[in-house]
Amino acid sequence: MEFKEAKNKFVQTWGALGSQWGINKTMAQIHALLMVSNDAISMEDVMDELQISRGNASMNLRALMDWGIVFKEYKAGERREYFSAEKDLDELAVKIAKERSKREIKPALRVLKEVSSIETDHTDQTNQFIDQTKKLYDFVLKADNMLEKATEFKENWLGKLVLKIMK
Amino acid sequence: MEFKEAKNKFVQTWGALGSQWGINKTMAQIHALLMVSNDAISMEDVMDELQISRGNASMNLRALMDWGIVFKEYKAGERREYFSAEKDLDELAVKIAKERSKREIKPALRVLKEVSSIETDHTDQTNQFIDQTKKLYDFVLKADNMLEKATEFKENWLGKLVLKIMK
DNA sequence: ATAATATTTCATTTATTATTGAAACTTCAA
DNA sequence: TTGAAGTTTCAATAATAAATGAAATATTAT
Repeated sequence: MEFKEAKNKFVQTWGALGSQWGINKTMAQIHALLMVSNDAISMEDVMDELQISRGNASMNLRALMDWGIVFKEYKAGERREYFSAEKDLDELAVKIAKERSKREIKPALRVLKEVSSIETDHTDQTNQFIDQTKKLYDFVLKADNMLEKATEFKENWLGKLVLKIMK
Repeated sequence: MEFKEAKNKFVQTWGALGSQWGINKTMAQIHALLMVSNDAISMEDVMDELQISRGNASMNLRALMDWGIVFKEYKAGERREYFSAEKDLDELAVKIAKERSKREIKPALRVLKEVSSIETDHTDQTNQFIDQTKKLYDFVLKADNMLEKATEFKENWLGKLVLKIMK
């Protein structure tokens, strides 16, 4: 397998993975493309490599920038805009986690809190409902906090120790 | 807000969350419904509560059982099948993590390994590609392992300590 | 065996989501 | 200020994914 084939395979795979995780396919593919590119590339390049329309490229590049994992770059003397990706994987993971937390988990938490706070009418089904949604609230909150804490955690000695033990 | 409204809100929210995470909406809704039900409910009940067709209910219940987070129950003297959900949230998280790992992460890892192993032709772009995909492989592998280790981790003293420190 | 009840399957339909492409907009140089 | 080069927007269309429903299959009681 040579470079071009490998690159294509990588872009396809990363795209498929993205679409399974709530990020759309093209967005993930563009990101993949940028991740393995030496230097910033233009919208034209993206359209060309992925065989997609101008509008599609524009919208998904914008979305990636909104997520904070792709950046615009300006080249001196060039009108055209270039794009590059966050390549530090820890940084990338943190940004994705934060964004998903904000967009999905936080709103869900609000609902969980709300529905678990209804007045009980002392029937079994209501009690069970309140109990289970409270547990869910606690669980999701904890999971969400862990994601947030992941950065600091990775930098302290205890974290390093634990990671080592966990292999 | 009374029970019925709260329950509906919960089911809708959980369903929306599911669909953002690669689990289809109905599947997540059925799971939500079962999670807050006192005891096992029949397919008929599910169809009725969620206003969905028999086929849809059947297929998604099957999918939930394949994931190992919903179980069939038989009631003495009844021909009809009843269903109940895994309610222990730690257990649920582990099962979901394992399933997603198997279905999505492991295949992606295989591809990452493959494409990062191409022969270099000593050009910058190829070197950069190999370097970045290798890093990705390591990173994804580590993340995948952490998920796998989560269970054992939660049960040992060090894990408990760390969790406590992390609040 | 037969009929009654329950479940599964899958071709078709419906709903959802992503993509296109052309017009509108922006920016800058001449 | 005009126009060339580049980007964004969004209504229309295409592609994808999910849901339906009826026929086929399975299960059990009589």
